[in-house]
Amino acid sequence: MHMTKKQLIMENALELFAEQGFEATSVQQITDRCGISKGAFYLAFKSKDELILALIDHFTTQFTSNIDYLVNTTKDDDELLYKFYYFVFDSFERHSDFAKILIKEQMQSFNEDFMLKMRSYDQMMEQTILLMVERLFGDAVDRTKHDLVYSIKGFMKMYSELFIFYNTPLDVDVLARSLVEKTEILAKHIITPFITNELVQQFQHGICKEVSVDQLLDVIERTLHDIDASIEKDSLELLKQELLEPTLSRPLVKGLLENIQLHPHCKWVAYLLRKHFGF
Amino acid sequence: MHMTKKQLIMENALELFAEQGFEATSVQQITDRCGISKGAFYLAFKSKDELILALIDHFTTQFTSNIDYLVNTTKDDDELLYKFYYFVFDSFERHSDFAKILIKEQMQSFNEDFMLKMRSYDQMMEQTILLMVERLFGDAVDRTKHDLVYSIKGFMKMYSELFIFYNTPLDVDVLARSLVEKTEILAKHIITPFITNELVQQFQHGICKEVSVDQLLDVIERTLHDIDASIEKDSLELLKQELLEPTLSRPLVKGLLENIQLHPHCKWVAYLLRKHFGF
DNA sequence: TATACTAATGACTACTCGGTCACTTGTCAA
DNA sequence: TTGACAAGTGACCGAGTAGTCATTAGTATA
Repeated sequence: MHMTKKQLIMENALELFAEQGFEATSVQQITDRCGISKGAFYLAFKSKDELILALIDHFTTQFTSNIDYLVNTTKDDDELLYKFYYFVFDSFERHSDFAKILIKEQMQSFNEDFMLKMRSYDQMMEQTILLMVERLFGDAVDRTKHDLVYSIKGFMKMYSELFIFYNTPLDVDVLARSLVEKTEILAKHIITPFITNELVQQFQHGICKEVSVDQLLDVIERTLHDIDASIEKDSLELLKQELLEPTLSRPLVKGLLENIQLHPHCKWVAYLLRKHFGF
Repeated sequence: MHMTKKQLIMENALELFAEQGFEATSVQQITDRCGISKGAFYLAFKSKDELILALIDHFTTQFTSNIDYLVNTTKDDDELLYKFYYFVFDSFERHSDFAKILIKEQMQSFNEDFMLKMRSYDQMMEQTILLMVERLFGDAVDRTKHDLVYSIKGFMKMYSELFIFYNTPLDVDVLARSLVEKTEILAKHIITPFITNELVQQFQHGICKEVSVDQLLDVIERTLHDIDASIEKDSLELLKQELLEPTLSRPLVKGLLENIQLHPHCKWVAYLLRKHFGF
């Protein structure tokens, strides 16, 4: 899919951005490192902004949909929290370059819609964690669940710094187990909430949460363009039809989703379709 | 003390940096906002880098020494944790502009020794929290105290985002109480540590922790230059003598420290001297 | 008022940056 | 071999930057 040039640029830019930051890295530096000319860069990306947007999109969609898939497919409640933490920190370790960029550029640095995009990804992640918390601890944490979510995010934030700042290899297994313990302790004992339901609604005020059908069709179209002819491509075509006018039964739709959701390029579209069809 | 011009620049630059980021803000913008010329800027600061360094120095020294003072002067253990959290988030709320800059520019954006400075401030903060944890929970948390410290820092990180991203006024009192509860719950129940003593030593490897006498004298000298003749100035002079050749008894030294540590310009030097003389 | 000195100015320099485009190179089918 | 078209090049442009310095304004002293 002539992605090679784009990928080459993205991989090299990722490292440079992680080292120096986005604004401190020039297009010249990127092209030098890739061994290509400046013109070639602008054949692949319309602008420098489009490049970092593509980078952020690529990693966050991958990460978010993977987590959601994990939570959805892990049937054993006893394992879930461990698997969640393990996957999170394993990802941070493997993609520490990207984690650095996220931390560095997480604010309204340049573009306004870039910020909105970041925020909506964060919301999706929070939603997934909330679903997990509700499933694991149920009504027992009804009043304190949002504080639990925030505590979990706090653990993630703090301990992920270890992977970013220190290059020491860390035992993700032990880390995950110790955080499972902390989380369960908090879930069992918290009485005093800070983040109430009203507060959450105040936060979400003004942030679009639902993905429109048009947006979904757009994502599907782009995904279809990216993948070769295969069972996944056919399944996605059928899902597109289903989206335009529903004809298939739920089990059939679910089966089509199963077909595509392990394909590397389909993870994001599968995540969005899962949410849309209510699986 | 002809600090007025410097302060004018620092206050306006703080807001611009918080809005747009350091690199995206030009010196021209700063001087325009201050209503001064570019030349006047360079009379106050040698470079743009020196400006942000001064900003970071000012706030972090203030914050660190204030926290340390709080922990040292609060005699009632039952109040300590609450007072700690309350002060932390109250500071974040009052200086949210600076908090934004810290988050945005917290990485090795430009200077290498800037990074080292940041890291050493972070270490000092961690040290203070550790002392607090040890004092409050003692041997009971001996194996898990570093995880407790990291959890506390995680809470601080996560909940402080609320002050930065959302402009809603938040009830710091309720927040502090709910975090006190979480912290005490964790302290009581954590069994599985992740951050062991060896790991901590691995992290601290290569980071200078002790402030040399020469550096201390330098800070004293600059502080003396900043403050007017007063009882504080005289006390600091005496402490300087004591540093060069010890003659006074411990109670006398402690008294001198008491004299200076509430003066706005002396908080940092008082913090360093407290640590040096072992109070 | 004249003098001396500091504070302040803004036009200016030297430079870097993102982005463009006329041009060259490589690769096909005819 | 030719021609057509896509892929790739890098000199160049305009905009904007940090930092400088000859000049001026303001002020206190003699």
